[in-house]
Amino acid sequence: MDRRRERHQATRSEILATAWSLTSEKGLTGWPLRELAAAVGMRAPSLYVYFPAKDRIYDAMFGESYRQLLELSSATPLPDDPRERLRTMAVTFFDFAVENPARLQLMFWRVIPGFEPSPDAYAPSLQVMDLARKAFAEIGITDPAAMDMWSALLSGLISQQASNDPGGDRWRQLLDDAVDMFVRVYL
Amino acid sequence: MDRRRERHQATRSEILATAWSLTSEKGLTGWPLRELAAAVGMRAPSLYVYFPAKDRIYDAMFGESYRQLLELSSATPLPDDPRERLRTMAVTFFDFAVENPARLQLMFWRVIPGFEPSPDAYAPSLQVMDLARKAFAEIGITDPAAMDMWSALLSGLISQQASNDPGGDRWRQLLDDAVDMFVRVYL
DNA sequence: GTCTATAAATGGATAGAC
DNA sequence: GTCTATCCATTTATAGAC
Repeated sequence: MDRRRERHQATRSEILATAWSLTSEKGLTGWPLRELAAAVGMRAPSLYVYFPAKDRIYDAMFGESYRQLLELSSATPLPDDPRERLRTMAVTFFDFAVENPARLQLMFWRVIPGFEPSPDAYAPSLQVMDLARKAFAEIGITDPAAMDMWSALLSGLISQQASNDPGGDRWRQLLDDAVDMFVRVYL
Repeated sequence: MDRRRERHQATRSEILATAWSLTSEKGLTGWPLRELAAAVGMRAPSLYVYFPAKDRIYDAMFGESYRQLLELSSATPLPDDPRERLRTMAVTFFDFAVENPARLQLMFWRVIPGFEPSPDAYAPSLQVMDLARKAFAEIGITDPAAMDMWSALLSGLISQQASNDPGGDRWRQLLDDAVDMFVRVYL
């Protein structure tokens, strides 16, 4: 009955949580199915009861990541003052992105050879974009070029932080200056 | 004698050139040694005469990339006018970086699991940094924070272009605006 | 649902003849 | 220097018993 289905979902979640844990330790492609299975307390073939292939696990992780970001974005109150709003958006996104470098690679870079997210997993990422667009529109920024510049600036700070000073705050310290610089031109 | 050495070096170069070609087609980790060997016209074991292990091939490619960038940087005349100088630096670096996405991953991201460049291969990258620092100092920019902001801005534009509009110019178009924005604050 | 056993493929690297 | 043959390890995935 539904009991079985619930149990199935619970195990699926446990597998995903364990996959995230392994990914944090050893990178996105750093663990074979055997190891994931062992960490959950099963053998590799049993995983196939829950996921038909390894890249479906990545797909689920991809969707989960964007749902996390969507939830974070929705839950973060945005100040009305334009500059303060941009500061809040920048810090929120920056900290989320840098928090988990492997997740960053999964979400924004194309690091897993051959992996393409399914439309289903991709959907929440579109919602995130839409939310950002609206947050910008409300402070009067609708120029696509401005949004492209914003995305470049933020993604640059994030990627520099993640790859050249992981765990530090060398580029995070520049967030306010970056917002000020952006505001001067585009607001 | 030296004839042999010369021949050896020539074959080594040919292997590297072929590795670059395969990398452009199939990505950094998208070709096995067998395939590289076949493309050069040999069998896999023969490669070991020229490189002791696969990651030594990556190492040579890494060093080669930075030597290319170093040569490009040295060969590009920099205008005295600060804004024009920054424009030139931005365009030169941007075009070099976007030209070959796989090379971009090799040089700036940590995409190959376990690969660390040797000190020897790493050396030219330090020279590149030093050259940039001098080019900035000559126009009066010595603040490390300014250089960090510059690197973030440029790397952000590059990575957005490479991953969200490969082959296009959506972010390249913003280069001048980015330079202007930077100049307003840091010059 | 979980297991053992194993297929099937991949891919780096070595031995030793020529 | 190049080859054939092969090793060896890895890893995804399947078959079929329990």
